[in-house]
Amino acid sequence: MAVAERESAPRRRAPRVDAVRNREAIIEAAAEVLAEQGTAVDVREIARRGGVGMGTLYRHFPKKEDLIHTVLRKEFLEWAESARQAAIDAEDPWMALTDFYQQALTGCARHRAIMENFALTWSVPDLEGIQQLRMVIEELCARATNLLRPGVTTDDLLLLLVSLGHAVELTDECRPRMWNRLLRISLDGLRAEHREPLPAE
Amino acid sequence: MAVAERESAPRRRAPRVDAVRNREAIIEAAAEVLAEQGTAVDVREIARRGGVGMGTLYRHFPKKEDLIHTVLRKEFLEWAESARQAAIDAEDPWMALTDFYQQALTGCARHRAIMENFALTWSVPDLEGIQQLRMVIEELCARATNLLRPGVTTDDLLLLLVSLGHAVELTDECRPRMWNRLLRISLDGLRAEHREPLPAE
Amino acid sequence: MAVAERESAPRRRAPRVDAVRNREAIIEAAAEVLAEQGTAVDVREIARRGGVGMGTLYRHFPKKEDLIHTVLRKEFLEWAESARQAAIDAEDPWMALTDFYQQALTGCARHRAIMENFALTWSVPDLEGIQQLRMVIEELCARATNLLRPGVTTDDLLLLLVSLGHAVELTDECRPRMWNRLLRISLDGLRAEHREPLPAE
Amino acid sequence: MAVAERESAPRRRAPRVDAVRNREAIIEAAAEVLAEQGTAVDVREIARRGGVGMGTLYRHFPKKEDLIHTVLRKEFLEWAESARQAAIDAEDPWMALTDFYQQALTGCARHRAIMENFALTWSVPDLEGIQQLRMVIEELCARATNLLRPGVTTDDLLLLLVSLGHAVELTDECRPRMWNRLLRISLDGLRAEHREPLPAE
DNA sequence: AATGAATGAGGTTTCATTCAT
DNA sequence: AATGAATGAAACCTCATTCAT
Repeated sequence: MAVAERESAPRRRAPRVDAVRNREAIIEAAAEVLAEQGTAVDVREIARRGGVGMGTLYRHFPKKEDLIHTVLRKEFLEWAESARQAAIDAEDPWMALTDFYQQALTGCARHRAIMENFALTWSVPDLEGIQQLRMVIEELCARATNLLRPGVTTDDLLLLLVSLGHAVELTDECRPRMWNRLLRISLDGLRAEHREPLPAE
Repeated sequence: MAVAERESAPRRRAPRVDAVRNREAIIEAAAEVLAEQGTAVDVREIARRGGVGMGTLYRHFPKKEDLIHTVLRKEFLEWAESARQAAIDAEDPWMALTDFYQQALTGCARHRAIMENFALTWSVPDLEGIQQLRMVIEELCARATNLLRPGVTTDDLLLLLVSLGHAVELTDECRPRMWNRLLRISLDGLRAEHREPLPAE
Repeated sequence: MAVAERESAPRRRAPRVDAVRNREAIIEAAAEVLAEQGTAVDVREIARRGGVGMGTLYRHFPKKEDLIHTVLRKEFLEWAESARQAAIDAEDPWMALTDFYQQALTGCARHRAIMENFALTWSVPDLEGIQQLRMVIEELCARATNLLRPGVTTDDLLLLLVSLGHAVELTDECRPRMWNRLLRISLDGLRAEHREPLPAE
Repeated sequence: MAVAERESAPRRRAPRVDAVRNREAIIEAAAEVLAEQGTAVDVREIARRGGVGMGTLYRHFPKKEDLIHTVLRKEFLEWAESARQAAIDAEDPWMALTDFYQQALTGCARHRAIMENFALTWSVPDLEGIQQLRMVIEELCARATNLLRPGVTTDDLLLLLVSLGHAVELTDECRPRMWNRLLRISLDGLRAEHREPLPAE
């Protein structure tokens, strides 16, 4: 046992098995509740669903905001990663771009919370998750550079994603496939055959 | 109309003037506050700025939601009208489309509240203001029918508007002209030269 | 009634009868509870005893601290006034001094809260109630000037009062008359026959 | 003693050394914190500063109150002892009395916690530390018997000490030498030249 | 024996809505 | 019809104490 401990955590006393479990339970519960009710939830509801006391919740996340941010970041990261994977799996560059948006927007449909975090993109641009996302898009840009109309920037593609994400959110319940049309339109507008310069900022 | 009213209730003690003035004051105050702080405002703040008591406010709007909806609808209507006017003033059909979006999105930048209401577009499609907006877009569609790629619907154009509206909302403060690029891209994607069919819903 | 209103409050709409009643009820309840349990009370208990809702309490006193201060100041003022009256009623100057302390200290015995406020004497010397108290003592000093040992200041007498007040607080329950002895000793030490100068500060 | 322990429990796995060290660390930390923030501290703060876990703290002191009492008693004893020493070192009886109060009150200025414990004097008169203090005062009384006004009791002198202690506490920060004047006044009131009997309890 | 995570009652405060004046 | 005081159910957060590791 001592050996095991030394191996797994050479400095800290113990990994606190139940603490970890609780933390996960809280995050999971919060994710559920946030998806259902948005950020205006009662923390007690989260604690109840997570099967922990208020104190436990507040030990892990001293402010409600901390908890929410943690959940959002986690979901956001997972989401960004799945979109990145879709891009990597694609064969040709334009397909990569298309699949990336497809996957990302499909994710938006499922996790309402993602968009709440995504909205922070522009106000807090160095947010951890955003950076990763931006890197993926940069890669996509580079791969598809000859297929994209001149002057298109990473930020353009990122904003397009946020923008479409919102459309997804609104239409997902009543007309779940509608956003694909908008995506197609926007991507076509990005093709290299459009040679007119984009307006400067 | 005023005459009719006087005739039907000739002996009402107090004139309606106060009531009307109060109602307007409340709506105006609410519009201000909503624009500044979103829907999570304290109702008192609205009453205070409107110069009326809580009771008066609640006489006119039994629920906070009622007040908010009223304000949003009013702003929404004005906004839709200004966009329609921009479209009418334009000379050629494509310009009309462009100016319409320009005007509408500029309005989004100014009235944050509009978007909150706009988001209801799809869940409550027979909302008064939406209908008007849809009619404008239908006209634009008809005028530009030969310039638009085949299969584009009114709903597509409406959703595009909502989608871009969100982008405007997010970038207005830090990069206020960025959304113009996205608009250009999307509109280009709508041009008739793109002949591939849009995905069915 | 209208006349009365105009006289007493020419500008404000109405004296809000029940508001006044509630305010008093809250203060009275708070006074009771503070006397019993000290400042560590639950505000809910105060609201309950006052027969008002939480909101009412917080309308009148936005912070718990506000309520407590209000109560303490009120009691303090009444207390100071009763001591002043005792001094006025006395015939000769030394008797006035004696009776003042007697009355003041008897008050300390009854209202524990007074001392909590009194303790602020030195940290917040321009507290309303203190000023009045200081004035009374100054008068007493002036009247008894030939009977007091040279160099005794108002602050000396004030600090003596606080000091003895604490003794009263401690002994009131188990040995309720004990503090009179200490008072006698201290007052004798203040007599003019002691001519040695007091240590400078 | 160590031998006795080893004999009676020869195979205890861990030596008591840790436990003792922890206990001391807790007490020391608590003393620090109490001096700084009064009794309203969070127990965690104490545990943290003492470098021990909550469980350890609660093993030694099952209730927060227990810990506080322990600390206060310890400080109180040290304080009483230093005052006693001052009295012993003095040459004549009146000087002994004076020096005793001087030393004791100077101690009050430094350890706020002392007064909190001292306040228990009358409600828990057989508190260990008080007994010692009372004995010192009794001795002082005996030595100065001819110099003290008739009828002065040990309790009078003790209450005087508590009373002045409170004055010290209040004035120490803003007017640190002020209490000396009060002490002089009170001691002069204790002189034998005042022959009027003190009021009976 | 030691650790610190977990507990949950209880604290202060806010705010949509009602109601006496 | 207007006023704004009253209401009280939550909301967020703290902390003395217990308990699994």
